[in-house]
Amino acid sequence: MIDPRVERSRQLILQAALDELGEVGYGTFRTESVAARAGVGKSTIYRHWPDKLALIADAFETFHVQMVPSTEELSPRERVHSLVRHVAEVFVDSTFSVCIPALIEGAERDDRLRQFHHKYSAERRQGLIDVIAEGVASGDLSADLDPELAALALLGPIIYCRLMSGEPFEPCRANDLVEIVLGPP
Amino acid sequence: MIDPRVERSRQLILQAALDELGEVGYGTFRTESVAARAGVGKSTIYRHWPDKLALIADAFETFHVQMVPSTEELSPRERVHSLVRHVAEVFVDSTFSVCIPALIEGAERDDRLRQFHHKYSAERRQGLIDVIAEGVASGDLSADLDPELAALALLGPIIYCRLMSGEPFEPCRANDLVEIVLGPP
DNA sequence: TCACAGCGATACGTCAACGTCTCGAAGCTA
DNA sequence: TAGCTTCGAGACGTTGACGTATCGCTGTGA
Repeated sequence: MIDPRVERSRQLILQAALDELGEVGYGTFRTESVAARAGVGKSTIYRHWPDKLALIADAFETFHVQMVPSTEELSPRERVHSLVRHVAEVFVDSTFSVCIPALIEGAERDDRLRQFHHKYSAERRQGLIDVIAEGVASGDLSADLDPELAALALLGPIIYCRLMSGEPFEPCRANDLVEIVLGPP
Repeated sequence: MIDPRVERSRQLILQAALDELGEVGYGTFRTESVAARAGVGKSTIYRHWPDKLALIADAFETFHVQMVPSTEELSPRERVHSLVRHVAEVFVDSTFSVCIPALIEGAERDDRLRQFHHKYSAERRQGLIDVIAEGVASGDLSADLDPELAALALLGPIIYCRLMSGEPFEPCRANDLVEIVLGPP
């Protein structure tokens, strides 16, 4: 029915686009490099995407699916710790982490990427806010805690380290960070 | 002795370069736009800087001088609050704030900018770390506090909001944030 | 006042990336 | 196997920005 060649080259190209984004960023992203990485003709790329930007946006969207963290049956405090640690680990050296600067960069320049970026970062943040709010509601966490502010204080350092200090936030510090923000158990 | 025309055009160009960086970012920075903004011939720019990147780096360095916050005779907790609030205010809409994405972007792409960026963000962070460490040493702040981690938890949210959520961190929330991180007074 | 250094404007050559197009080869479905 | 689709390769025209060079004008300092 459907020619498998189409899907095959699509996947190769999307993966190569992510690699390119991670390696050279948004500003220096070249369609021809993507073609070379994918072992594909440039024309094949333009056969599937109208232009460079559509490919970049598509690559981010395709990748994003893999970013959903799962939390099991733990205490609120443990769930927070698990989430924060997971995010910190992702930021050490995943494909996603490597592309973050490119995404931020692209979001500053293009509306579609900006909407995508803000929407998904809000979604991920909300997951953490909800867990904290539940902990506050159940009395497991201090009633004084503003869940949104606490979530910022937990996620902020990870972003800060990645973008401002050059060194990723060490996942092993997640526990201490959670303790500072949520207060001692 | 020295022709005042040189210094005058230098200042005009540096200011225009910052404006350009803030408005279009690093990737789309055009020397010709800078010339137009400054009301200056493009040749005048190349008379003073060897290339585009030297101008960008120079603009950042020149600007940076204005970023030193002053802290007076306050309690450690008040000094932390004052510093955090100051940073948050700067990030709402200063020239500097507007240029942050361009700086991050540039740092990913160019070594000179990267060193500049990491060096100065480390310096600013260290100022906060020192204040917290003093507070811990003097017993005004909890002995359990890791000053470096606390500083990250205070600065991180400001960067996070600016780069991930699209909305700047509201300076009026600085107080609540300090309370979460340092613990209640 | 006068020689000159710095200036703005602008034309110019260069280059890199974009996106289009063509073509023969190879893979796919029926 | 036959006909059609997709493919890789790469030539091509176009655009946009870089950085250079030229030139007459004007402000500067002696």
